[in-house]
Amino acid sequence: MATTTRDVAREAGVSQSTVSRALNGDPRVAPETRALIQAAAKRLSYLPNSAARSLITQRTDTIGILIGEITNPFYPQLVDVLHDEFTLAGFRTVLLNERADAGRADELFPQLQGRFVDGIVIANAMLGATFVDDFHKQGIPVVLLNRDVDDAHVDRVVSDNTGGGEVAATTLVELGHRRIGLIGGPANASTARDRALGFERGLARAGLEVASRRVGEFTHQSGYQWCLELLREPAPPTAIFAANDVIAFGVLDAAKRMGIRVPEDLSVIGYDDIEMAGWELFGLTTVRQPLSQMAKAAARMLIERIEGRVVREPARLVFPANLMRRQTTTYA
Amino acid sequence: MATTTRDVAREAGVSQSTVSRALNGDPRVAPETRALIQAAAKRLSYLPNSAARSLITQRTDTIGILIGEITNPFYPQLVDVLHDEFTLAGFRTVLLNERADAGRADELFPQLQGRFVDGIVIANAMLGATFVDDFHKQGIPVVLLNRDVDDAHVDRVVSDNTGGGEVAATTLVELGHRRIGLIGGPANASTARDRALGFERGLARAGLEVASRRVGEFTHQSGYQWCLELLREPAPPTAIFAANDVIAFGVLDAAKRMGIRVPEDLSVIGYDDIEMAGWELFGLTTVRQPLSQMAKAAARMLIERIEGRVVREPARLVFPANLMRRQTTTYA
DNA sequence: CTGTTAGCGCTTTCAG
DNA sequence: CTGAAAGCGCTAACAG
Repeated sequence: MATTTRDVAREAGVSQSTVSRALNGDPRVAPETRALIQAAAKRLSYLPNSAARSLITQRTDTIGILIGEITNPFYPQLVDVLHDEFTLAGFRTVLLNERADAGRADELFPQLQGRFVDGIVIANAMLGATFVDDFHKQGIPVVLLNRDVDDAHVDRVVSDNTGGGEVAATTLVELGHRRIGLIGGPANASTARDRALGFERGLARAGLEVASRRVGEFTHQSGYQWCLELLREPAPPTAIFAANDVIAFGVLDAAKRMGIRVPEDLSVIGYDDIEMAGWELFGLTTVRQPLSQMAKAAARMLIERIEGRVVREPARLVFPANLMRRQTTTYA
Repeated sequence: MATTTRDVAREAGVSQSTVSRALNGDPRVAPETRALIQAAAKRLSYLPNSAARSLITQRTDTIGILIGEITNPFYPQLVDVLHDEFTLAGFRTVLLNERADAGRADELFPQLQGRFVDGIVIANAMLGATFVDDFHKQGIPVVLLNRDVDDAHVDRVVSDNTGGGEVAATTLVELGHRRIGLIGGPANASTARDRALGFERGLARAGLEVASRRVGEFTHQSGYQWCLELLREPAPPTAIFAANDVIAFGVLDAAKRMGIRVPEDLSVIGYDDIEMAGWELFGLTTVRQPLSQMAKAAARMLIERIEGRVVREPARLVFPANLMRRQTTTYA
């Protein structure tokens, strides 16, 4: 069914290796021979077998991207940039949509192992996940994006999550809020941990503590359900900091459901500044991470590693996080 | 760097082929030998090279999924289901995020060609795209999901787009609307074409025509900009049908921007019923496609083809589209 | 400039 | 039950 270089060679009346050379743009091939071969290849609609090629070249020209839930709009935005950057550099992109908990390594491994990819971007590593180093040991370059893992000797790109959390706290305090709630992300996500940490530190500087706190997934549903709970407390918070924008959307929805006005009765701050945060209906005040820049930086670090242009210690790139003020925050 | 079956063989004191058999669960291998080999493999942290394996087995255990813009939440929802279904069947999943216009075949091909994948789900084919049949000719099974292409001899899964468009029209007419606008999708998307067609037919049955129409991408921005235009007309529509939910979100945003109340001053109907449509802040009335069922059906059809269990004529599966009534529609 | 030759790492006969 | 040997389709020396 599939045609090979042999078939093309026979058709063009040359040797198999000449076909390979001609099709790969080897300058030594005579122009007429090349034309002959290209014509033959076209006639037989030849296409190179990628397995055979990578077997010998030891490269797959493929990058793996590990994300948590593709359904969370945060990831598609990241993937979009990564994809463009890798395509530009001649790599194709494989998306793996898995929850990368510590224990899942065995299930995850076979997917990417066996040199199926030349490098991996991990955007969903959980604290304590050991598989990151495993890749590294296999000699497969890895970069962590938007996540940190203790003791992994790989490149990583993050934003200043503690700083971002602090800014959120300071902002709310300055607006006069005193009863402030926190809806955090999964305990084993470094981002969730650091944002909460910074937030607490910011409140502490004003002599405050988190009035009510809940922890859940980075989902709309989590934000929705926990917010309903907070708002039903005897002394509900006048402001809520959500660990990411999608949680914040859930918070806004819960408030609307309860007939509580934002920002008049409740101020809300999210984190990430995904595109939707700027939509008119949300107008979400949020802590902005420079997503595109971060993704680009991650892609470039990985490509450098793959091409072996650099031999350096693992780096940790930290991008600043700034408050993006919109319509969901106001004076207490 | 990478260990091979040879290394394991040497370590275990057996032949290379026995290692292969043992690791692939060949029942003929003696239990003790197998244990020996497994231990050796573990010690050397051996992992099978996927290129070498597919070269000989002629399979990659990989499925390609072709989508338009991953940033459009419609796709992630589809991908999520597809991914689960394929994983269950033992396939890994490669996501290709490309605009699949007719002319782009050459750029797109090398990505998936060369038997890099065992089968392909195409969820973004544009009318007139010839590459669909090209895959088919290469002997690579293909299924079209949510898209139709004329004269392609492949399986396809769609919803009743004309029927859905008609339902939207009938609903608005019955609510008493007479000046009704349409914000459509790209002209070369079969879904956009069919939904508009059905919508017109529905209006025609009530002796009406589309009062104002605009056409654009399946994006928030398109909905936003065109809606601003429609609302600034001398006699703006009292209802708008958007070709998909994301466009409809743009419409809602534009209305809010203009201080126009939904549904009191403007009724809005979308299409797809993606998860966000049900969020409190949107409460979007929309035409529901059974996305999960459609994705599952597509996955199963493709798997059947790949495993060669069926040899049948290309089928066209049509799922019903129903109105999901929420808060963005009311009487004129 | 082109043909011959040797593998890449694996699965799969074919012997024994 | 295990080893030897062939070969998947390609690239990359090595000759000429």
